Amino acid sequence: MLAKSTEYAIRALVYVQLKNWEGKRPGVVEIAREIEAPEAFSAKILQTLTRHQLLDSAKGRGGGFFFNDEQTQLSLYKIIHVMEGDGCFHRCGFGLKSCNNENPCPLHEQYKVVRDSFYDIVRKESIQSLSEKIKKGEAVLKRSIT
Amino acid sequence: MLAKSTEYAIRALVYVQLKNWEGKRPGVVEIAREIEAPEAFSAKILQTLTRHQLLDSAKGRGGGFFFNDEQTQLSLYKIIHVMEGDGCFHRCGFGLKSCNNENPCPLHEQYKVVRDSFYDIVRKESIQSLSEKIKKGEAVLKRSIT
DNA sequence: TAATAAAAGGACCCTGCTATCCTTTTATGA
DNA sequence: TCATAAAAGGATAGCAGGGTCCTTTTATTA
Repeated sequence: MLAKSTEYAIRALVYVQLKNWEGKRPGVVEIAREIEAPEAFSAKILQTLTRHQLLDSAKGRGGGFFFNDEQTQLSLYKIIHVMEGDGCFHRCGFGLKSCNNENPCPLHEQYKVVRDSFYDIVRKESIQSLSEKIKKGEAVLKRSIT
Repeated sequence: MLAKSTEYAIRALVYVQLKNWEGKRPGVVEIAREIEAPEAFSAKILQTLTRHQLLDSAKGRGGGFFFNDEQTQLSLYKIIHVMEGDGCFHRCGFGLKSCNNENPCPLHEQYKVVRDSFYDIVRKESIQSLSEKIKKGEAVLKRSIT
């Protein structure tokens, strides 16, 4: 399971990408509202993302968040790595410090399969691929108002 | 990823099972030492497990922890459920409250596969099946002293 | 050039999980 | 029956992640 801040980060970035495709640069207030996340906390997260250059931002009137020309493919892995490190791809499911192929815990083989397939997903999928799905109407970003 | 307390719980229960098979009932101090977990915290965890009747215990001199005749097959799922609930088997990987087949988040299909295969593992594997592997020398409970 | 709008940054609070300590209860066996 | 050994239980501390608030910096535009 991902940290809450990582989930917010991914949702925020998807929203920014969708808006960018419309030629817009959303601000914190709008992003937080649309992804249903606390405003001040979203600001902190967006700050972290821009500091690590996964995202670009413009200060001042008319400013906001956007992807620049060098940020056109952002894998989920990179986001997870920046937000919470990559421990979840390495750690033993049993909690052993030195669990590996030579010295396996009793869950090692099976857990590795799960962990690795999660790793594959987040390496392949990107903010852009997820945003595409939403744009095409194949998926949603927030719960539909019923 | 499982909570630390859940990991301790599983390791503790495996140790108890291995000792039970030798006709012994280990106490908190011994268990904590062998699974490399803090003593007082282990006591709390074992208390939780016995309160939920996943494990039995005997007070007083010569007492300790053991599985009784109705506790011969304990799935990892039950332990996870008692220690931290079953949220990790239901929650959306994207953090959406109402993400489901009809209203999927952009990660839904792929994440579901990972989550479900983890669920399958913890339903199938038990304290007894893990302990068997250790008894046979196919796996280890703690890091080997090198 | 001054008013305004926006992100950046620093300081701080709160909550839940992790962990400890101390007392109480219960059983054994010398 | 009393000393001792063990689990049970209550109270509390520590800490990281989640979250808020307020000030500063930067840019726009009227």
